[in-house]
Amino acid sequence: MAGVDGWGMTDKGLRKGPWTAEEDRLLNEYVSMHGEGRWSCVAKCAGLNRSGKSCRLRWVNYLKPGLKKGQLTPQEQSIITELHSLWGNKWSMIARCLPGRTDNEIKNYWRTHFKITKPNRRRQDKPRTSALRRQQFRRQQQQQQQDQQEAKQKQVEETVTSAQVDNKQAMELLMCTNLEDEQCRPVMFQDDHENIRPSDFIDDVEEGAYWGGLWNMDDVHIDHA
DNA sequence: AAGGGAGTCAACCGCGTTGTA
DNA sequence: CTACAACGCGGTTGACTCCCT
Repeated sequence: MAGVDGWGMTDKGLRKGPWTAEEDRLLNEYVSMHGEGRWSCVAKCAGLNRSGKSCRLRWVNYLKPGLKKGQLTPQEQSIITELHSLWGNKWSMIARCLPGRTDNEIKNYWRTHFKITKPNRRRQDKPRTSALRRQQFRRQQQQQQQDQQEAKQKQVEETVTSAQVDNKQAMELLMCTNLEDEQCRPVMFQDDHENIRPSDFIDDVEEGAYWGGLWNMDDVHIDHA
């Protein structure tokens, strides 16, 4: 069964696929009035024919105020590389250290830049019926959001800048937050950390280049050892 | 100019965790 | 204590854009 835009519906009759401007508006309205959480309720109460899961994802990755759009800055890239070497694929944890960036964004960035791309499984004669509509919609949305984002950008940048400038403080915060919980401890602080090297996480990046872009760890004071 | 491949990003899926009745 | 629902996370997929031939 195909939806209005060529995408399908779930077996429960819920919409799937790209969000429309109207859906975004409804979700935005509802969340700004009632707050985040209770996503299945949001889906019903806001008049969205979507799963709660889909609503949450859309909000977190796209509609949430303060999200940064566009390319990751070199500083952000360094932080991602560094934290990934510590925590592995803990995208949500890494995202928490980068205000305005989402786990999905970071995950995509990592896969794009550091993981071996799979053999091309694309271009398999798939129909492209909804392509143009989807593209137009995306552009329209980006334009709308760009206006909003610009207004918020300054405020967010101030936060980001202060977080990045003081790497030491940020690192200490991270360590304090996680060291007490064994499962949250970065791999380098776990008992078997000596067996883990950056190359275990990064397949096709030269180690020199890898370390070259990182934070200066000498600046980071860690009290544990 | 057209076609194809690679890169990028939004969204879905499956599963584990947590909260609640 | 158990069952179920909701939530959150990581992995994967599908589609669009860009660039090269």
